[in-house]
Amino acid sequence: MPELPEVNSFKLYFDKTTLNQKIREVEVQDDKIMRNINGDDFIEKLTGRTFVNSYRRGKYLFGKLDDGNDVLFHFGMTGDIKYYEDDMDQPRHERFAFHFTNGYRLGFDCPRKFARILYLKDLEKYISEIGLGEDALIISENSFLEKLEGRKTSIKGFLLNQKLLAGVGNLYADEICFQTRIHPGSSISALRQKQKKDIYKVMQNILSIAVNRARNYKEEKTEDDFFQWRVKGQKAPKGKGVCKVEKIAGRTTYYFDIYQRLYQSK
DNA sequence: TGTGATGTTGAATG
DNA sequence: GCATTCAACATCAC
Repeated sequence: MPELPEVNSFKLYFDKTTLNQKIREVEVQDDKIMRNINGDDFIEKLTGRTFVNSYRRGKYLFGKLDDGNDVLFHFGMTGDIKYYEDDMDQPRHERFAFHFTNGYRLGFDCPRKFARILYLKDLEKYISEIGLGEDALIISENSFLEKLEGRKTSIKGFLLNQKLLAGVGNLYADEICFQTRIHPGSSISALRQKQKKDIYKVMQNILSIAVNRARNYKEEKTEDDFFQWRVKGQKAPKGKGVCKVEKIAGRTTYYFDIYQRLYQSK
């Protein structure tokens, strides 16, 4: 489900509901999403602990425990968190839940189990091991341009690569290409410096608007102006082309032909 | 009923 | 070694 803005809203939600609350009990229904720890060990490590801080980088959310260890929450495609009290509010595909001493719980919901939970003794080491790029909202223009340097892949492929830039997913990548009027399949080496700067500016603008709305993804989908144009066959602004659907960089990609110009290197 | 979906990874390929 | 592509993961909705 979530890209950078949605994970950011998860962070706000996590901070509001979970920080500084003692975990009385941990319930694990399915530890399949736990990658470096099993359910029993997870229960043992987390029971009695308290999350004291959190850190988001791209689509990764880290919860800092009072014993210095971290828990990584990566939401995959369908991950979600819910704070609730009654059994009847339990999410349908809850995989684990923290029960706090105040009687409330934080449940981790994930139908498709693409989410990943890791228990980390050294957060910095983990980030460097997986080579996670700088957060797309924090990266400087210079650093962004540096990452583009010498790269031959498509602009969409670049935006989606979490090692180069963390946080942009399939939908926002399409939105950035749409707003810059650049065909997502354009090769980076064919873009002029001005266009590269434009991509940076538009990316930050889109992400900060989405973050400031501080909504969750479901609401955003119906109320947001973003992504509404992603409808196959729809006419482009000013009638300059039609919305096409194509696999680019391995993902289903929407774009307007003609309206979004394709830049190819010779 | 088959198909594809907001993400990542590891194997395969160039 | 590096860059890129693709299948696989599991479930649901259309």
